[in-house]
Amino acid sequence: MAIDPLENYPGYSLRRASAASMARLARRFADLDLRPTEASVLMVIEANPNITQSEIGRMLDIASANMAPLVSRLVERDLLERQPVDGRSHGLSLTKRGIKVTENVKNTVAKHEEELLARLPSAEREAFLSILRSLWNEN
Amino acid sequence: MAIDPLENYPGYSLRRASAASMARLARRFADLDLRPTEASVLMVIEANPNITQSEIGRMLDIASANMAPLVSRLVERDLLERQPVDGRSHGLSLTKRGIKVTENVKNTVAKHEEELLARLPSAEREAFLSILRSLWNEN
DNA sequence: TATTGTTATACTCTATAACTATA
DNA sequence: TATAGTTATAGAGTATAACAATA
Repeated sequence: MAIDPLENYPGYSLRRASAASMARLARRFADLDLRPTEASVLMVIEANPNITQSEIGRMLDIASANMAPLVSRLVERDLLERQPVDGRSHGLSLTKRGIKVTENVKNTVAKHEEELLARLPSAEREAFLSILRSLWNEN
Repeated sequence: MAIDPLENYPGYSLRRASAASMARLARRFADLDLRPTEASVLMVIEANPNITQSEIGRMLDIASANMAPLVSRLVERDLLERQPVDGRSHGLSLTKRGIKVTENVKNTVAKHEEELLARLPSAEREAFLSILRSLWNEN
């Protein structure tokens, strides 16, 4: 058998674990015709009614140039609506359809995360999570 | 401040941690004019001279359709060469230039992984790594 | 001047389908 | 029949540059 020179690198393991997890999540969201990024935006808006595009972008680390078409698609699908807050910003909130869809999104995410948590030995769960979070914010 | 409804989800933390790590690695590889995926292929070939494209693909989880142009670019850049092993497969090995570049790749990866390891509390390091590895292989 | 939002564009990685040639 | 490799194509996420309107 061939040698995998990468399997002991934490960075590589991180990438593969993330890719595997995201692939499973994308499969789950396919039923809702949503991509993981769109689903995450819906959840943020539900938790923060009237939040603006740029605030969401900062929170989720999505560039404003990429937020524009993403939000437009969700508005076109009648999941979101825009309300002007000042001359240049719009507050985003869920439509009735958006509220229903976001309920499904949350259930889907909950199932996904449960499955993931079940794979973490309970003794190391908290340590694992806090390490992951500490790996976000470094440049 | 706005509420981030995702920050306590392990799957989301995994994604953000991986994205942050990959962004830093890509920045490091830019000097070598290589992308992370190309660099990983070079390392696999160095560890397994004469390995075939399909074996690399299975190891790194890269579809054969995507291996083709990736390997072709590396051959064109005189980093790899192909030697026929049978009528349909080619064994891949590093050229002289490829050997030199791969030395740089390994140094770059080593720096990157050191930086990452430094962020892991040494007591939890092993547990963290084994959890990540266990998250690869599930469907 | 800085910020919000937008358009256009390109790159990286991934995914699928269809095909040739070989085992 | 199954496998190796290729081509074409599309989707998803990300990145930069340039711009208009507003604060």
